[in-house]
Amino acid sequence: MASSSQVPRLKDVAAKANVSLSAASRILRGERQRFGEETCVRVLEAARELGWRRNLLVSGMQTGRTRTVGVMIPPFDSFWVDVLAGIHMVLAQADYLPITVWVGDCQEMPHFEKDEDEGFKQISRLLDRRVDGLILWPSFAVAYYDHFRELLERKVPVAVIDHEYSEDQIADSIETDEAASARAVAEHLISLGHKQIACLSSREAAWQAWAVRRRECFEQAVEDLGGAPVKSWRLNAWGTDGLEIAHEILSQSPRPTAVFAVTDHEALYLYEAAAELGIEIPRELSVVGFADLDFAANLRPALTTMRQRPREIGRRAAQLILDRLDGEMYDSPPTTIRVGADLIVRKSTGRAAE
Amino acid sequence: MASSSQVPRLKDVAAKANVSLSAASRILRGERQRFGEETCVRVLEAARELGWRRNLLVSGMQTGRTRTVGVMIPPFDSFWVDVLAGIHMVLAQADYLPITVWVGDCQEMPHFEKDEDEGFKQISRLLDRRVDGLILWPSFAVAYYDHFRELLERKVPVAVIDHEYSEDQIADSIETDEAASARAVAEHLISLGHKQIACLSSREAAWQAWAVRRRECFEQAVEDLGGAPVKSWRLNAWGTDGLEIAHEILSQSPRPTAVFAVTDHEALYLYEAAAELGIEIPRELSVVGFADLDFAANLRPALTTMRQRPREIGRRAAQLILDRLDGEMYDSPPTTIRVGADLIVRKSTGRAAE
DNA sequence: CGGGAACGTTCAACTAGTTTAACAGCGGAA
DNA sequence: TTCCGCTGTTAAACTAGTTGAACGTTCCCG
Repeated sequence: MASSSQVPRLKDVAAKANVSLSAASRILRGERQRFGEETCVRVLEAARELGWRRNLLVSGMQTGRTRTVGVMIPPFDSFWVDVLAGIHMVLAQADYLPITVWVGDCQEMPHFEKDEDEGFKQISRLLDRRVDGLILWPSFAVAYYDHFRELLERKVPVAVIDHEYSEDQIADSIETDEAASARAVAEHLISLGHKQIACLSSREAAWQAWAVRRRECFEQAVEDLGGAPVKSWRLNAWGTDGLEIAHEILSQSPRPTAVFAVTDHEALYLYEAAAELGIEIPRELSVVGFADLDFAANLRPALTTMRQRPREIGRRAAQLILDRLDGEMYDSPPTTIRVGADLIVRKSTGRAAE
Repeated sequence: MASSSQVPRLKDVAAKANVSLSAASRILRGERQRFGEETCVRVLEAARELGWRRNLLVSGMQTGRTRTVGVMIPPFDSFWVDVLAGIHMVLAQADYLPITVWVGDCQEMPHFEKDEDEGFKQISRLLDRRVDGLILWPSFAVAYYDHFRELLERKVPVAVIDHEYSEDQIADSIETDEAASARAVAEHLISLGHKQIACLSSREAAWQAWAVRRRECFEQAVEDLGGAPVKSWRLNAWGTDGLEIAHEILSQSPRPTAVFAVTDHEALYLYEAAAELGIEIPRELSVVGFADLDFAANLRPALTTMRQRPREIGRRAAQLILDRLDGEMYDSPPTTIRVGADLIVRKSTGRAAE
């Protein structure tokens, strides 16, 4: 038969089972009680044999819901990969499909800003396919802020990770509990007797609000605990001078005995600079990172760091979208969820040298 | 108006521009020559003001093409992330949307096999949304081989990365040129004077055909170059005994002076075991990895490794799908593309000790 | 004044189903 | 004999457009 190489249609199933189109439709949708058992079996069998599958494009048109969520998060490092894993798990369980897109090449994190136009095309690709919701990473959330009006009008719920809009909160936000985490780091270092403490921040670009908060919370926490003021540094606008800044920090006099890096990426610069200057970690210098990225435990010495909970962050973001879609919190105002983090003490921190 | 909070329809645009539905449709699709310029402008303006966007669900139904490609590849390590980046680039440029799914949690690579049922659901989610093509990583390609018949019947082109079906090649395959790469490694080690050479393979599970080929090609290359037979080892079925095997390799007598690990992951075990046994790399032991994963350059000593070209692999896979879809090679038989790799000599290899 | 562009309209069929409403055949029970 | 329940059918409207064909107006040119 000519239809054997074609995608099977519902009418093929109906014909094969010898029932009407509408009967086949109802039975396959689960409306069984109106039909005899034998008929149901016949239809189900026919569908199975022909390899028929429901067409979600059609359902999407008819119901206005595609059971699809757009995700703009690059798998940039293990933190974001784990966030993605959390999102994928929750959505898969709810029979939703995440559609992940990003712009740039994942290698150079700092430069997503350049590609604003390409990023807008990506958003368009998602909206043209009528995604039900959207999850964004901070850089995109800032870059495409102007398009949020359209999203709100279309009632597409948006969740942003690690970025809370300060002026008008127009989207849900899921972030790490910076205040508590910074305090945990401060307590750890102060309890080890450190008095000269520095902080190495990232670029603190507009979309890195988390970095600003993390640094400020840390400075505050050290002060609250009675420590001497923290001296802070940050990378240049392109994020290219990490090694130089690390050298600068370690060349101060008096030299800091402990440095808190706002992510494990920055901690790497400190390791490199310390090696070049012959400074021994942790005997002469304690280093604390943030995130517990995949390489943190493999560094020598193994890095003490705040372990974020990226899975949980991803799961919560996805769940928030689902809740907004399933009517639960359809029209409630945007919320902010703060997820805790845990201090993992490894070998890069020790008692302050006398 | 009540329609202001709704998704704008084409008929809203037509009404606003004061033209018929079909005129609006034609103009927005680009069929301009039949209409006056002023009318075109009016329609385009109306569409812009209302925020109308094309509905690809409808186009999908009508043309049978969704401009969407399913990708079953977990962002497991930097190799696969880069493969994804290559795929995303090419597809985005062609105005296609990749939909990436996976099962498992990306942490434990070896155990995707367990979740066969969940994986089948993922495939279903993709096919129910009528993806035009599919790109698979080896594990999935093996696990869902049974469903390929359905894909072929539906004329959904499939490209598999790093897995060539030996019996009946039913899908396109893109892989690293194992023979040339293994030879490059063998030449490097032999030119350094190594005579006792070992190979540490992975689990060599059914879907790790690349590992088998890599090891066999390496053994062959060493033999061809006149070296002594390579002694090879592999991990157990769960991939959990890497450290023990590494210990075992380094406890042989005579102890191998060089070990080739089929991926950088396995090289990590050798580093750890060498450190524990007090064996100095590269003075007493040369180690070569494969892939040039993100951590390879940061190891101490920096790892000598074959750098694969994951972007290119991803780009080629995506291009292959597009070519099959765009009629070019609609019905040509499945092909295998082999992509080269480059030896990156770092600090983990040196002259064999006398 | 007739013909033909240029411009635009209406009608209908098509994508793949979904859903409501009305209706029909049959057997068993009152 | 009639009515009811069970099982199923058909017709029509609906999702959001797309596309071909036929059909009107103007307006200009010869």
